Amino acid sequence: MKIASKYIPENVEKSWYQLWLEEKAFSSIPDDRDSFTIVIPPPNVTGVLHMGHMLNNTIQDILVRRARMQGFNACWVPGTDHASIATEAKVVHKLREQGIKKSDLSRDDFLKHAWDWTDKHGGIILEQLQNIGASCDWDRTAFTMDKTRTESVIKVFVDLYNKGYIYRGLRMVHWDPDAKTSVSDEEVIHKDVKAKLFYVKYEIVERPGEYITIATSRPETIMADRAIAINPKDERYIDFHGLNVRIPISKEEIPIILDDYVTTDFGTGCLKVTPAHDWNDYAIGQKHNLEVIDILNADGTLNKKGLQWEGMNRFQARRNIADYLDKNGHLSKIEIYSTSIGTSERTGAIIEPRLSLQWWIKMPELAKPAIKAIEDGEIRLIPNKFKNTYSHWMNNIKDWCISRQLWWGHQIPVYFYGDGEDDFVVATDLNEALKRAKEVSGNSSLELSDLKQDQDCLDTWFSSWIWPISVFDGFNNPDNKELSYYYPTQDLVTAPEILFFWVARMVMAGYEFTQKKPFKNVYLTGIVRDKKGRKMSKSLGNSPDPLDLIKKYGADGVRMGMLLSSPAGNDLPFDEDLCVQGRNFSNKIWNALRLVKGLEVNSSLESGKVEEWSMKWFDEVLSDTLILLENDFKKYRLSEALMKIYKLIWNDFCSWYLELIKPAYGEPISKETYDKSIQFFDSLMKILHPFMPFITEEVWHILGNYEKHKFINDQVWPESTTDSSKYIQDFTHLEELTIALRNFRKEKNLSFKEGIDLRAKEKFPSGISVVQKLVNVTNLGSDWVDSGFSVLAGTKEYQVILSNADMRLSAEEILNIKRELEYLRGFELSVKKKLQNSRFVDNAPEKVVDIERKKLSDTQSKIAALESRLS
RNA sequence: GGGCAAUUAGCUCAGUUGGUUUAGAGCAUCGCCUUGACAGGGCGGGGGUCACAGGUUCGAAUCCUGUAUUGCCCA
Repeated sequence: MKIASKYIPENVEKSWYQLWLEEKAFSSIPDDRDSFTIVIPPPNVTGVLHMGHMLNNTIQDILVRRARMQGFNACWVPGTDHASIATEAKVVHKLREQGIKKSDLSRDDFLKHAWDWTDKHGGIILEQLQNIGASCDWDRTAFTMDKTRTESVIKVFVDLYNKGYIYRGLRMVHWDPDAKTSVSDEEVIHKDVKAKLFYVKYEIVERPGEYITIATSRPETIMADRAIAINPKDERYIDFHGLNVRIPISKEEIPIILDDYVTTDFGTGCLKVTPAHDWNDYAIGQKHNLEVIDILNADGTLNKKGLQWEGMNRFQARRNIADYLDKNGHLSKIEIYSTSIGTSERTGAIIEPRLSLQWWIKMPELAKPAIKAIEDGEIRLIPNKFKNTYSHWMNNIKDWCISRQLWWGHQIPVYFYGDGEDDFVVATDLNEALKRAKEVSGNSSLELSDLKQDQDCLDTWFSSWIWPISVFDGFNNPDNKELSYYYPTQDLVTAPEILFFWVARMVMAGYEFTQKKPFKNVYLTGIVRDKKGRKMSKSLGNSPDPLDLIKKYGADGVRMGMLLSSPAGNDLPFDEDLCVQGRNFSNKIWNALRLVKGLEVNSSLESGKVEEWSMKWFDEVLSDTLILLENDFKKYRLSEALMKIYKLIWNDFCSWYLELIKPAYGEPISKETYDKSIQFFDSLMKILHPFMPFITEEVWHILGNYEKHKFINDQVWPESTTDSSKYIQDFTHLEELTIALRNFRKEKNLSFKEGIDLRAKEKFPSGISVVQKLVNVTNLGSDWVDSGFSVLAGTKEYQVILSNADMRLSAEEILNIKRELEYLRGFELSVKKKLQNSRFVDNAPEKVVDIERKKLSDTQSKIAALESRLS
């Protein structure tokens, strides 16, 4: 059989994935096996694959593929979300390029454009996931705005409203002036910045010519000031209690008020109070009954209350008004100080506090079972350290603002039948709404056209928080067969950034709507960073395109590269070199395959001693690794599991096992050894398969000559066949002796072809034939002679007899031996001291003392051996 | 400002209730090798005061206290 000398992933990956699709290799339908379910964290429908997705989905794929091999009915549900703000922003931008303003369009027209956009760009990311090998059940692909999911969202809203969890309220919200919508607390990113602090003088009305100076970072809101606040205890200002000041720009008079909130050591200790434009000022305003004057439009420009600055954006107005104040002698100085500002997670715009009427969900009640679930370990967070963060957030949870002033999303199912603020009903559709409206209003002549649906739509997370339930249609058909089979799901794999946004809310939704947890384990991945430690992002341009990497190294190579350095919860400093390692590994496997498949089998041949020994040894190593892997998987230590498999294949299998069973050039191999080797190789491919699905499929097929439509992922995960470690233990010494003899060859410049005459001081270890083969020992003897070269392997001494060799040690060798002796004597002394210490011998466990005794005797025999070499 | 975590070889990380040599792995590095599966390779080396300073203990990378640095979360 001819096999290409280099492994070229491109040639095999595409065709295997195609075949998997055709054969529906990943489809799942409920049966009598146990289920293993993962729902994908839905990426944005118009998004493209980045390194974060690559990592996240590779991990999910590993878990799913392994579960499949363990006999579970594994189901990985793919899908996308509609990304309200991001998608709407993209559509608005595109329309603007065509000269169309959103405000010129009707809601329906706009939505048509949005759907066109979604249909055109949507779903690309799912196809890209196929390139990385994701084994999703594609027939189950869901979208947060498809029919089933939309109906679910509306039902959930109505249900929560009826239960009293949803209310409408006037509150200060985070306003994104670019997207012209409110955003939730979690969507605000705080950034530390250097900002200007303006010191502005206000004239005292009662004492013309006398001024009080306040410090503010926002002079542009000055016309909305309703008071100047000072701390009642601040002695500097006791004189001003009860007086009024004049706003420098409008000449309006406002009072000086007293409030403990004001800190005396920031700025001047005087605070201008602008209830409409600051959270704290709003609170002070409420307390002191101050008017709320809003000077900003939705887009962040000043409205007509902004006097001559009307229409100017807030940053320009800030500079302008500062200049104006300066020119008129009201600005005493400008200071630079450090502060933090909120920016929008979606658009990056600086967030404005804004008072508005929004829809809210009361969270504290919903949070209770979700807090308990994590605390009791009912749901596991991996790594555990996130438990604290989670609990802390959940115990201080705030109400969730779920309305967005956008069109792209689920329109809020609230229908107004009158002009009053409370003249509304909540219903799943218009007809239902009319019925309810008639009842509530007592007005039976109401018609459909009298109803006006709330224009806002719901936060995207309001559809994702029910995702594990809605993908199985659990709201339209509660208790359906699929839901009861696949739900609760098994694992969730996501980034810690969305622990609150999404994970916590799914837990709450799970308990609220199904009385069950939505998943058992949450694996939180790290963030993919570049070499400089920066987060990979499109805006920085520091993220490689995963598809380019796949072209260069193969999907398997990139998967391995990512996995090698990403323990749960740790950031992943990504380096392309990691993929090189993955690619090289593929090539190594490929060449091992070439060797094995190139062997000539002779069925009348018996296996030799070395082969017998090697097979037993490798059987133990493999069994041992399988047990260790079990533990790694249980703890989700995927990097470590992969590293163990890597070393098992490269070191144990290729470097030792294959070298041992490899017949001399041109010689055949026994059938028994050949079959056993194929069987080992087969097992190795199976345990590697979840990590590197493509090459393992290919190699496995070639090894076993399997039919095309039979897949490795449907095979049974190998089990350990022995718990003995006899050969593993023997191997340790054989390895030491092999290395010692290889070094000896090197020192004496002895070519491999020249056989070695080896003598043992005591007796040769079992399996010595292994060493014979690896270092070409042609004669084993037991007579200890004076003229042999001493070779130390571990604590045991051997001799090599060389005829006509110069027996004298070189100066370098002497130096090395002396150095070694010095170290060993020091070590001997420290162990001796330990053993002479009665407190150690009396207190330490016997086992530990025994170990120390063995250390001492081992060291002493080494010293003796080295000393004999010198003499 | 409050809370949480981390700091081990050049890099990325293990080190599982304190006890297996004076701490391990992979990559990188250095030497030698155009050997018949593989130079995307083989063989063999070198490399660490476990951030720092104290303390507990017969014994500390591991436990405690403090300091420094970094990261994350919250306001």
